[in-house]
Amino acid sequence: MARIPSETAVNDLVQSVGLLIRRIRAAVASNELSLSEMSVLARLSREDPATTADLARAEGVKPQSMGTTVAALEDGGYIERTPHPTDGRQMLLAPTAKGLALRTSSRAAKRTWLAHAISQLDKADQETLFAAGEIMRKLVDRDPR
Amino acid sequence: MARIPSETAVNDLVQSVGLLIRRIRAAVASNELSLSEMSVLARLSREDPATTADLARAEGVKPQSMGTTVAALEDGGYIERTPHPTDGRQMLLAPTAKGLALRTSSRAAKRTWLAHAISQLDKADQETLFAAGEIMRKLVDRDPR
DNA sequence: TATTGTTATACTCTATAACTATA
DNA sequence: TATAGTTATAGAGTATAACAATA
Repeated sequence: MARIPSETAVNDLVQSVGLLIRRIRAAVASNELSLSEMSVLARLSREDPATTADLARAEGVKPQSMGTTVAALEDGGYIERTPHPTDGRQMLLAPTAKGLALRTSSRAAKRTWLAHAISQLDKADQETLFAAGEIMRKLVDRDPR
Repeated sequence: MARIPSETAVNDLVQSVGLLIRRIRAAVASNELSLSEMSVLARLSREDPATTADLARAEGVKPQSMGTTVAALEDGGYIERTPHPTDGRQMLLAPTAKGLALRTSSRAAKRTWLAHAISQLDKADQETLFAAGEIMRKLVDRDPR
């Protein structure tokens, strides 16, 4: 426990967070995929095939919202769906060759604006930033809607 | 300078930032105004009357985008516009009594979900969080679009 | 020419509600 | 009943483009 933060401190923090996420979106938008889509494609590329519901839980959005993202990725040919072997309700999602190619293209990784910008920070700032990421998660988890 | 962060560290950070801003939006949505609108109203309440262009610069959005936010606030009767005394192009924006009432209602301030959640963190986490806010700003400012 | 502001249009992201199919 | 997924609809937030008025 500490104290209640000043209103301007909170406002500044919210603005910083908003600016950063907009800046990230703008940077990603120069690629073929949007930020949400890239995030899901990245997850499917490094983890096992997953269902829409799995992805929604992992990304912290509603299943219907994830349905939209997943549909866009499938329309673009970046992921494909196969029926679950035993559960007829589920569809397993996995990256296609096209999806993997976009991901593994070293250019895509190196061009990530945020990774590059962070690499220019000194070590202390990097550590503060990533530590704050976990604190943000604590805030959200502690008091979910 | 430090090193290039791992991709998963960056992805986790982006997700944390996204989760937090969504959580904040959801919390604010229970009030009469949206997050963008509250932010602008707060600024006009603590600073001098400003133009749409001023506000756009201060909040880091395009003037057209700010025009939308400002129009919503004016439609709701939270702010009002008066012509600039010497510059015929400009309209000065200031809160109305209704806008100030919403702002100064202590309930509005105390009910801010984020301020409350932050108050429950220990002092070290609070400091890390606010320090990270400034680092995020550095990231955005260092390499603007 | 530059700036302020407006209007039109569109995209991203996400949500809620209502529904079907399967477990 | 609970879960997975789909479809429809809506709202917040922001952007780009094109324009008129004023500086």
